[in-house]
Amino acid sequence: MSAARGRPSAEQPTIADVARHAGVAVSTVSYVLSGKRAISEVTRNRVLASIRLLGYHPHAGARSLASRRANVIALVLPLRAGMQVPVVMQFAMAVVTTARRFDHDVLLVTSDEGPAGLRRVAATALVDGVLVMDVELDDARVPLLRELARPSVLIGLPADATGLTCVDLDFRRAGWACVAHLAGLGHRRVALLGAPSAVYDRGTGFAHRTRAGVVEAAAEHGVDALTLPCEEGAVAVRAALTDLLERHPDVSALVVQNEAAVGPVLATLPTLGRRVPRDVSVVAVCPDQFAEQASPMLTAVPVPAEEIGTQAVSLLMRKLGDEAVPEVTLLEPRLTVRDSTTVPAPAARVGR
Amino acid sequence: MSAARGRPSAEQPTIADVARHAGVAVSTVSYVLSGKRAISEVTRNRVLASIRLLGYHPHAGARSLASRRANVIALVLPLRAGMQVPVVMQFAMAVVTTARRFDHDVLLVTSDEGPAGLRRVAATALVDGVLVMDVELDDARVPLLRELARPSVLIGLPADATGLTCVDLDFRRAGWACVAHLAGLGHRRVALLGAPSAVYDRGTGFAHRTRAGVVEAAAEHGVDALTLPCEEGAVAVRAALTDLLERHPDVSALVVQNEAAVGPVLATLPTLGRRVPRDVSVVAVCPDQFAEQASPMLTAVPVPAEEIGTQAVSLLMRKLGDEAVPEVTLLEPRLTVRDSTTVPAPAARVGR
DNA sequence: CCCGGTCGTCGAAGCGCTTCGACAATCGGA
DNA sequence: TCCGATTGTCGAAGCGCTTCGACGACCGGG
Repeated sequence: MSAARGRPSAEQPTIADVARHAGVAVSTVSYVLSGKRAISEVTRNRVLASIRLLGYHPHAGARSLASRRANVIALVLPLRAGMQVPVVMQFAMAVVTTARRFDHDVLLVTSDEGPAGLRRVAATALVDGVLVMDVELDDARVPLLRELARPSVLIGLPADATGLTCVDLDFRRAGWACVAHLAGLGHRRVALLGAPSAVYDRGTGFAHRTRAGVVEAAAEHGVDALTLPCEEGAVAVRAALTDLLERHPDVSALVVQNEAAVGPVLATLPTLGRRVPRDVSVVAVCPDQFAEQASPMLTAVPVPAEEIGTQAVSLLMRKLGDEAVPEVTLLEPRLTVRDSTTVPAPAARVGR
Repeated sequence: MSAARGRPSAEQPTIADVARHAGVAVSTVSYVLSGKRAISEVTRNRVLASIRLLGYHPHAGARSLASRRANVIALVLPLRAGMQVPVVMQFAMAVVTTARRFDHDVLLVTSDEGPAGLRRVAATALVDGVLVMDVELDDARVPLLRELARPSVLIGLPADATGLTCVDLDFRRAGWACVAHLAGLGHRRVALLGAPSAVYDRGTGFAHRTRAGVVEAAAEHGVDALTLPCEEGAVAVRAALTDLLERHPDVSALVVQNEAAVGPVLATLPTLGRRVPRDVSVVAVCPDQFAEQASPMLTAVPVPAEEIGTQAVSLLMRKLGDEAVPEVTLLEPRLTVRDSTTVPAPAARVGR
């Protein structure tokens, strides 16, 4: 038997080693660790001392086998490089950090494994629950998530959210808020420079919802709103912008949703003879960090990646604890006014 | 006992269920799955059929307990948002994809857990091996990695690599190549717009090595090289650049290492009366994607994040298989010439 | 025709942990 | 003073898998 074959160590110590060293039963050590039964102060301390002394760490596999809990969650990320990278990163960061606070680890799964990846990690009990980012309106994984034995939380909003748990920024109101703000400054004609058209085609919720919000607010405020997709890359942005302003020279305000486009937009406008904010006001939907590093600093509705991540993990933990949670959690957008929209619209200044 | 308590399923089927269904021993099923012993064609097929029919997936925890292999590797990422985000992302992507090819999953660990995080995942046998990114010259985790029971691979080069396994781009030669290229175009005074100074202070290898390569090549080619750190954000870049060109108007070429600075640099130069590449040539050390989306398209030495990731995983897998691997693997930089350095240096054109 | 080897399969012994039921000891209330 | 709770601890039964040794069946060579 194992106690007989040579030195007890060089190998990692097991719970049995700890029990022996502390002069208690294995189960007692387990209860000290889990706190699931009362243990006297003195015993607890003796056990803890042994644990520290031996450098004991419970074996994750054994634990997961016996307790049917792996203490790991899966995070499914869209790792097609390029799209909204910083937001994804911030989000992942928040997820890992929050998960650790709940004593869980995070398994990274890429979107391109598709439903199969989900099934695999769930069915092998590698993870206790799943966080899925970058959910599309009509996502192939959604039906799977519904029938999966393990709880899940989605970042983003599929077309039908019944039976699911979703968290996201309220992009509709974000779009709405941008236009409302611009309308308040007297702009009568605004344009939404949206996500790349592939993103709309893919049926990505946030892009559609933002656009809807923009259109809605425009109607409500009697503003004219153009919406157009916007590809990535300085050249593409410049082209789109030049074309837009030639066709519609009276556009006096832009809502930029594509964070990759923010820099190029600000770089291009002056070369087209429009200064920001004097001639054209700009509002962005992008991380605060971007907005603050831009020049001029941008009025923006930040995507609260961190808060979304934290919320998502918290919700998942509650589901793991069999609590009921709301199906949809939409975070309120907050518009922060900065230098790019500090003056009224040109038209509003005409009379002066 | 478990077979007696109600239906055999609703729960995930176990290997015992498969064995029963196929009319073989549990061990036979195991051997079919692992291929570690010969199994007759007919038996194998019968077992595989049962597996498919029952929807069996082996329990990861049980497997890891019995086999002492979790089939998971840890990926330690610097998730302090901001720094080189796209590269990190690309890298993570490649790691996950490659790991999957070796039938492994990836556990995401953040740098800010420090050595404790490493110790935890290694000691609990959550992972079989560790990939550490963003290694600093004098990294606190390095000694730990040396004594850890599990194999590891570092992305980046610490001051002392003995006893470790490291993969990285050869940044020294990358810096060297940039300057050599510029020298070849006749530039006599170049400047390296490096990483933020915090990165140098932290002792991050790649920044120091690039700088060293730049200095070296400059000396070798009789070129004057200024090197200065460069903070993030359009404003900071503009300030640094303006200052630089005022102080040293004869600088005719820039090497930009900070990928976040690439956009702002290109946006700023024209406003300072310097056109690219006519007045100032620009070479970047940044992902190809960035270089191609810039305007003008940038001559660049790409950071081959994908290749590094793939290599790192492959090396780790070989170590897991007890193969010996080289301590240091430096990838050869490849400089791609694009529009930002197509003409000779202004000085070299003087005579015309 | 016999014997040493393969081949294919089985049974059983763990792997290291959690958790349940049992039980002695102690406590407080009537 | 006695009894039912409560508290603290223990032993043992798994959790689902891998792996080792055993063993019958079958093979080919001398």
